[in-house]
Amino acid sequence: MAQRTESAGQQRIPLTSDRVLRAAVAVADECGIESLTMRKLAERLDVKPMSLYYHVANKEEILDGIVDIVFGEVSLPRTGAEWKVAMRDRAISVRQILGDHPWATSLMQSRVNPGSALLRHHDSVIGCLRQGGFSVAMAAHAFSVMDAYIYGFALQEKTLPFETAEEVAAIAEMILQQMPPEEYPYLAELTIDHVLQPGYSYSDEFDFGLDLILDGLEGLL
Amino acid sequence: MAQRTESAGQQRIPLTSDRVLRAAVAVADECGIESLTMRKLAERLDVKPMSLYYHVANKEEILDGIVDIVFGEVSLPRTGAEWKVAMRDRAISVRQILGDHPWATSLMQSRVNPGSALLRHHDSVIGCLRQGGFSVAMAAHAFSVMDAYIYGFALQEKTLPFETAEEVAAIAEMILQQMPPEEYPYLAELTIDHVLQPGYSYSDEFDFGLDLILDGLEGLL
DNA sequence: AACCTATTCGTACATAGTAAGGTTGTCAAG
DNA sequence: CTTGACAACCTTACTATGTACGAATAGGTT
Repeated sequence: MAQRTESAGQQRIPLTSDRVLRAAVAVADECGIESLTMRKLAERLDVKPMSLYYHVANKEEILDGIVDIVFGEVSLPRTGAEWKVAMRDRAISVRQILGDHPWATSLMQSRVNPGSALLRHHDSVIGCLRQGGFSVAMAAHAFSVMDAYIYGFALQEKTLPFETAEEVAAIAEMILQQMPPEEYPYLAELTIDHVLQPGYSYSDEFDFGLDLILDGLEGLL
Repeated sequence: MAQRTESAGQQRIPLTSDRVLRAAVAVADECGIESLTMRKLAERLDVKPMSLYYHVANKEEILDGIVDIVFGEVSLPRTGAEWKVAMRDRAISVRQILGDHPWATSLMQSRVNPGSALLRHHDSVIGCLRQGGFSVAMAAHAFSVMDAYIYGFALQEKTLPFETAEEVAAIAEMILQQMPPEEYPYLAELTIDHVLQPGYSYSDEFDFGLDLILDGLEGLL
């Protein structure tokens, strides 16, 4: 007989810390990070809450773990590629992944212990810059600007309460009403003449800033 | 007799939502945002927890409120100033404030309802750009890059587990030991040849990126 | 059968936010 | 004065959460 009164002979897959972390990512993706509780996670794994603690030390460890799992998804810059192309690709990849897991952006910045995926990624980025002709100091500078920008942008994007163009319009209208144009004239102008124009998408701003930074770095080489 | 058994005739100052919010900022500054609980806040105001709910709807409102208080501290770009100077000043001011209230950076990005201080600030920044010759679209682009960078940098800075040069050294050594140089060679190089050098301070990176972006924007005008 | 080890679970506690309704002080109208 | 209405504050209690502690259970080994 099976270990538990499950539906007829279903052999249970044993828990592992890996399975726990993967389930945690799934819960966070589907229900939001604030719904990721030990009880809910246990339920999803068809297990009682306290069983999780055999595989992970505490919730903190889970949070550290899922951040590193997400980071493991970003594609490393290929060695040998031209640095500008490689950096552009990886920036887009990072942003893509952070968009897929919106909870990760903010979580990442509250975790202190870097996981191995993060270290590997950082190493690879710096390596790419060094081989592209950057001095150690310049590589550090470049790394700092790029990452500040990427995370900052991902954060802004996540905060925005809309995704589609229709949502933009609806919300912009709402804000415009609460926001007397005489008090915030420039904000109103920008909203009407730019944000509310057809084809607007905040995501497009990403490329602008990214290229601005990459071109700037190139100029300093 | 006074309303409560306080030490001899101390007339109580009545609570207001403003006093509640200010106390909340103080608690967050002193004890960290994770220690900001309704009970602790009440205790600080010498009041029972539920009394707070007469002045604020719930904790969310407190969080929205303290973010806006912090934002009210940043200095607006003076109208009439040259845009590049004004933008540089306000960027530094924002970063300064976010450094003073480290909890604000992450909190800001999880709040959806913009407060009036934030709107005023945004309006003023966009106004400065428009008067500096930026088109509406370019102002939007510029605003997006700058703010993504500023917040992103503030976030990175906050995450770092060190402040002084000694702490940097101590922690870098620790990490280097856990991080086999053959696995993360570039990271190791950067740590040894750059981070561990005397005079290194991560904060200095801010100016590099800021100027890179401002120069880039100038070039596009 | 007796034992060991690896898992999983039951119970219980501390701390969180906050709903519902009670208590008190103050003050205007009768 | 009395009365009653309102504002400000408090008491109690409910629910959700992370997790300490130790007991139950399974499978394999002797």
